[in-house]
Amino acid sequence: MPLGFEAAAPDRESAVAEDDRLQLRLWLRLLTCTDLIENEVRGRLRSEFATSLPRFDVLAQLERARDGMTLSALSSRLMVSNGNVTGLVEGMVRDGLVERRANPADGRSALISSTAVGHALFARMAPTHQAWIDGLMGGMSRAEMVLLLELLGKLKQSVQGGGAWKPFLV
Amino acid sequence: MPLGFEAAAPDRESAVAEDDRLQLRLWLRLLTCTDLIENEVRGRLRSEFATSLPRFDVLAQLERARDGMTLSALSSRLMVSNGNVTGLVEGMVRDGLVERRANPADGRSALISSTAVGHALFARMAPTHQAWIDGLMGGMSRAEMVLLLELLGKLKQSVQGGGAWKPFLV
DNA sequence: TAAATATACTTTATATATGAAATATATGGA
DNA sequence: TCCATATATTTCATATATAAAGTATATTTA
Repeated sequence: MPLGFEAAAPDRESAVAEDDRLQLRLWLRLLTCTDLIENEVRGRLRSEFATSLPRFDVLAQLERARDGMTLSALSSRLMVSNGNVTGLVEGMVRDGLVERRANPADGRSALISSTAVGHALFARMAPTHQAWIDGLMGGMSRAEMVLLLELLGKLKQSVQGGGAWKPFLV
Repeated sequence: MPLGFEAAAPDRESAVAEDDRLQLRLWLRLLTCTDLIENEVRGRLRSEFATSLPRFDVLAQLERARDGMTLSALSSRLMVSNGNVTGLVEGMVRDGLVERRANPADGRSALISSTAVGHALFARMAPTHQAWIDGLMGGMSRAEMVLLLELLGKLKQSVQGGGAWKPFLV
């Protein structure tokens, strides 16, 4: 995908007819929104900070855990596989953004934390990143955002199994 | 990530304090919902149909364009890069799911369409996939889903540049 | 305590993704 | 017509992702 984006390009939703199931349309629109924002942020992180979205995500997580975080905790929070985090952190260690040390409490695990360089990079990126998100959501009112946040909370609960019923046929 | 999921594992949102910006919380929650559903669907496609989410997406798009689709159209609809679609389609051609033929109207492009095998696979997957989505959203009322769909529509418009204002500082 | 199991992580093989450069064909003026 | 530019796609190098199997340390339990 070129960095410049096709403003109103047809997306996955276009393939779903009006009479199709509400749930499916909802899922596709959710996916579209996420992809749009993700692609936008990814491109800007690259062009303005020469870094990637996964790396930004790792730094963001580590920011709130100054005493370090295990790889498992990272993989669980980022919702990606263990192997992925291994490689991601490996590259970031190589580039001096994070460091790993032994976990005194558990010989199996390592603790990952940001280096000074990593902290500094995140400190530069965070406000800009936030401004990007603010901008992308600039067309919504505060009330709409609050409501959307709430409804997504319900969806999250539903997906995580708190949902009222499980379908008979899975 | 193991196929079995950690029911209430802390996610990216956990790292955002109460007092943080609404927009950021909204974005992280949106991302969480998408990741949860995506990971769930990906795992089930693999275990029940021995295929992947990107391949399912390609077949779904081609389903509505029986006379074929260019690679550009595919990449635009799936919101991924051109190079990605080249490789994806290449593998699907190799496995007999889709076929490519010359575009009589334009010598630069090729037209991709599902083979009989591809159609048959999609026909088997589609209703099950829909049931999965229905199930994952089982905790939401119809009214909530309608409202959520609407609000996501506003978000989509906002992100696509229809938003009321662009931030001063980008 | 010894054996069974669980947890943390890495490794391997492979698929999926990107951005940038290259190739080839179309299209629109001068 | 010729040239500049646009479009469609591939290729390349590399990053990111998965699942599954392997290794090592902890924990449970018999």
